Amino acid sequence: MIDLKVLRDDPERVRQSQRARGEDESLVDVAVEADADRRAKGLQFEQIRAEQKTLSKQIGPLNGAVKKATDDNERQQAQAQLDELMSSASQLADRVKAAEAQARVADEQAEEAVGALSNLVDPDAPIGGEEDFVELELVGQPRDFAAEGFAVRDHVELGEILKAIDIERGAKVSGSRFYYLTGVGAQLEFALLGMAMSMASANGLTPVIPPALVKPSAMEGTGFLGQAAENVYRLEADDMYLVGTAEVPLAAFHSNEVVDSAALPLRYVGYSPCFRREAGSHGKDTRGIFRVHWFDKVEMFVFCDPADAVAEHQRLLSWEREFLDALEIPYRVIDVAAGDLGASAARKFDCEAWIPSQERYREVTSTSNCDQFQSRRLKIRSKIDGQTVPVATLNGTLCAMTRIIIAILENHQQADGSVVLPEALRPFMGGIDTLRPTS
RNA sequence: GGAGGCGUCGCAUAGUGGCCUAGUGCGCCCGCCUGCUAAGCGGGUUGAGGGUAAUCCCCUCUCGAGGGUUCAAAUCCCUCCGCCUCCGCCA
Repeated sequence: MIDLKVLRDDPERVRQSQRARGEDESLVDVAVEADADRRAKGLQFEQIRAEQKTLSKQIGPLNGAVKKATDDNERQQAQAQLDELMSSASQLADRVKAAEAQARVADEQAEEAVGALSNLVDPDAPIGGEEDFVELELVGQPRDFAAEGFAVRDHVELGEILKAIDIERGAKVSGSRFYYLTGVGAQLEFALLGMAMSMASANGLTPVIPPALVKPSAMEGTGFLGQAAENVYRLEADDMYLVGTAEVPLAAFHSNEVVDSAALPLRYVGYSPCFRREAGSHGKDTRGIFRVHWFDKVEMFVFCDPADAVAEHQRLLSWEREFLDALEIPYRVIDVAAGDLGASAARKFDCEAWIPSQERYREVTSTSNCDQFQSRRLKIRSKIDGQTVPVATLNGTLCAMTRIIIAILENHQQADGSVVLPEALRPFMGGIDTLRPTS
C-alpha cells in the first residue's frame, strides 16, 4: 500500500512511478477517485450515525420514565413522546443502514484501487526494464578453464559424478524442476545452512524457522497476490498458500502489531523451503537445478525506522557479499532497474554469481527495500518521535541453496571432476577439503 | 476428527439490551508532597480514520474477526478465527 498522503497531495509522483515500472498509469486516477469517494461516503455515514446516537440517548431515559410512571396521566404523556421519537428513530435507522452500506462499498473499492498500485520507486533506481540494470561492482575473477586445460562440466554433470544431485529421480517422483540432494549434496546444504546461520548470528540477526504455509492475508500483505500471483502455489481445500520465500512469514511475523521503537531495527534470519510455480518460464533454464519448483533458502528480514531504511539496505547487501566472498565465488552486484522491481520494492540490488558452464553472471541473491509498502498492508507500526507510523521492511537473500550449490560446484571444480571446498565452508563439512567422485 | 469451556483497555478482573462516555485493581507516564527511596495525593494511560495548519477541541469506528436482529449491542443470533480441558489419531 502506498502512502495515501502522497496519493492525495501529489498524484503526479505516483503516476511517474507507475510509468517507470511500465505499469498502467490510469490506475492512479482510479485510485484517487475511489479514495475521494470513500472519504465523502464516510463523512456522510459519520454525520447520520451521530444523529442516530443522540436520538437513541433520548429514548433510553424516556423508556424508563414510562415504566416508572406512578399515574396514568404521566405514563401517557411519556408514552406519546416516546412514540414520536421512536417513529423518527426507525426512519433514521434505515438511512443509517443505507449510508453504512455505501460507505462500506466505497471503502472496499478504495482499498482495492489503492492496493492495485505498486510501491513508489526510489528515484535513485535506474530507469528502464530488465536489461537496463546498472552494474555496481565486479568482485573476484572468473577462472580461465581453457588456460587450465580442461573442459568445464556443468553442475548436472558434477552432481552426477559426485552423487550429489539426482535430477532423474526428482522427476520420477515429483516431475520436472524437482531434484534430490544426496550424499555430499545434502551435506552441502546442511553445511551452507550452518555457515549462513553462524554468520547471521555473529551479525546480530535472530534465527527463525517460520511456517512455510500461510493464510491469504500474509500473502496479500507482502504483495505476492498481485501480478506475481500466478507463481504462487495455493491449497484450494484449505485456502492456504505455500510461500515462495521466507520473506512472507517473516514480514507477517509482526503484522497487526505496534512494535517498540527502542527495539528497532528488528533483524531476523529465517530458513524455509520456497515453492514457486514458475508459470511463464516454460523452456527457461530447464537444465539442472537452477530454476526449480522447490528449494530451501536462508533469508534475512529487517523492520526498521523508515529514516534508516536506505542504510539498512546497504547493510543487507554487505552481508550478502560477505557470504559470497567467504565462498570464494566471483560475482557482480547490480542495481535493478525500475521496470524489473517486484510490486513491493522501491529499490533492489542483486548479486549475480559467475556460472562457468553458462559463461555469464546469474542471480544468486537479491535484497529489496520495501520502505513502508508492506507494513502499511500488514499493519506493522511503531511509535517514532511521538507518531505511530508504519515501519520500513527490507529483505535479502543470504543463501539460496540450489543456486549456491551450483556456483560452488562449477566454480571450484577440478579437471578430474572433484570440487575443492572454500576454506570457510570446510568446518561445516566435517573438515574435508575436497569432494571427490566415487565410482 | 469428537465433546465441552473461554476470548473485555499493557496485565488481572466487573459488566446478560439504554444509568457503558466500558467500572475497579495492578503496572506505566506526568505533576504535587517529601533529606533520598517507598508510601500518600491529583491527573493521564487501546488503537484507527476524519474535521483542522495544529500536540487543544469535536466526530465516527474499535470489547478476537465478520455479518445479522433492534430506535439502541460488550451484552441477543449466525459464521469464522484463536486459546484451554478431555477423548481419538499421530511425528
